[in-house]
Amino acid sequence: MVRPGGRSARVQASVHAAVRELSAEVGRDALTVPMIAQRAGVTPSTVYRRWGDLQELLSDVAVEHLRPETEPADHGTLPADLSAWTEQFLEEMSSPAGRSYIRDALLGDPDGSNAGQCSAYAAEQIDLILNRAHERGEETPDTETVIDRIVAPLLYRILFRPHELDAPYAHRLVRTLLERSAP
Amino acid sequence: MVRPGGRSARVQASVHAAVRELSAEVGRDALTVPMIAQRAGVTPSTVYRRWGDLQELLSDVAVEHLRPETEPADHGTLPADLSAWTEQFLEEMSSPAGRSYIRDALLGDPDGSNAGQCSAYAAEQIDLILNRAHERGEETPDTETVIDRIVAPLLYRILFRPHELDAPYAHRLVRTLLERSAP
DNA sequence: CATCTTAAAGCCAATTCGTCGCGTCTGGCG
DNA sequence: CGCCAGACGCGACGAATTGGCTTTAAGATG
Repeated sequence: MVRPGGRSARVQASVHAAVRELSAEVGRDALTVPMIAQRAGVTPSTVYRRWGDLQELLSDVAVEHLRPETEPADHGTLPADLSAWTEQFLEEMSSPAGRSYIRDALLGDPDGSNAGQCSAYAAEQIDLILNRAHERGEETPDTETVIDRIVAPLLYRILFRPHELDAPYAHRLVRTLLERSAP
Repeated sequence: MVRPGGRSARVQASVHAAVRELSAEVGRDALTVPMIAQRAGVTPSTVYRRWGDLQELLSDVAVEHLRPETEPADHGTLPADLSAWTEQFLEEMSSPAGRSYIRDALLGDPDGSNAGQCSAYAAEQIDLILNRAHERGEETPDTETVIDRIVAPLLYRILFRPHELDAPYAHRLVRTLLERSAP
């Protein structure tokens, strides 16, 4: 496995950095392993040995992009928090960049651990929002329900029907979830 | 473009057939473009020109596999029809073969048209079930709602959380959808 | 029905990519 | 401090991909 410090860590960091730089410069579709290796100052065989192929490498990098960098803002009520989070989630995920990160994360992932990580990120954020609401004394649905009713439909549309997706639709999901689960 | 008949169509058919045969013989992961081309009796450059790369070809073939071959059975009531269809859908899609078809369909699909096709297949089947129920005089949710409440959660779990998925969960989705939308 | 047009396929050479074996180096551990 | 397992660099080989040019045949036209 990857040793925690030293050379291995440096190689990993510089390869990831090379992927980010090059995908900004020449576009994600033009990336090749030799190109990335050269930019990272590493030989191609190192990349092949560590990651197997380009897709697994891109999957690793994509997961890092998909990690939320801040915790969800507190707007004082569950509907407000959930709406705001949903809106931000939609914005990040449905952009062309977001879609390709999701696809990369899913596709170069034989054992499903990267995809599971993405799902865990969303679940954490939702947990936070629901716990906050619970402490305020609000009635809340549980995390799984929020995932089924909001996250899953959004991602389904992002992946399978990119054209039928907008902010009003996302708000409708939040509204119908909350009006029935806590009437 | 692909000409409707004649040589182009023959090439397309024989390449698709070669993919199916070879993926059964040597396994999907061992497929290569030259190998497929040879089996299909064409030159590799033809495959590269028509499909771009192996992933796009596999994506095309995967969509054909995902096309439902029969229309949903009629069990006399909406809950029965929807339960049966959901069960079958889950079984087909969550099997290892189903999962890899879905992934292939998504993967080699820059413009999202193949993924859109898959979604359209499911929507057609659901439409059929709902229309039948409507003609019987049953109250029915609309197609989009069924997609959001059943198809999307199932696919989300198939793709992102393959371990937390079973038939009882699927039935729960159907039950909670129907008990609230048509009480 | 003969001819023309043109998309698509064939063919072959040049290039690039992916894999493998072996020697070297480095970080962690006794 | 010195061993050693794991990770990297190097180089070479085979396979895959790309590009330019020629040939074929589907479909249109008169």
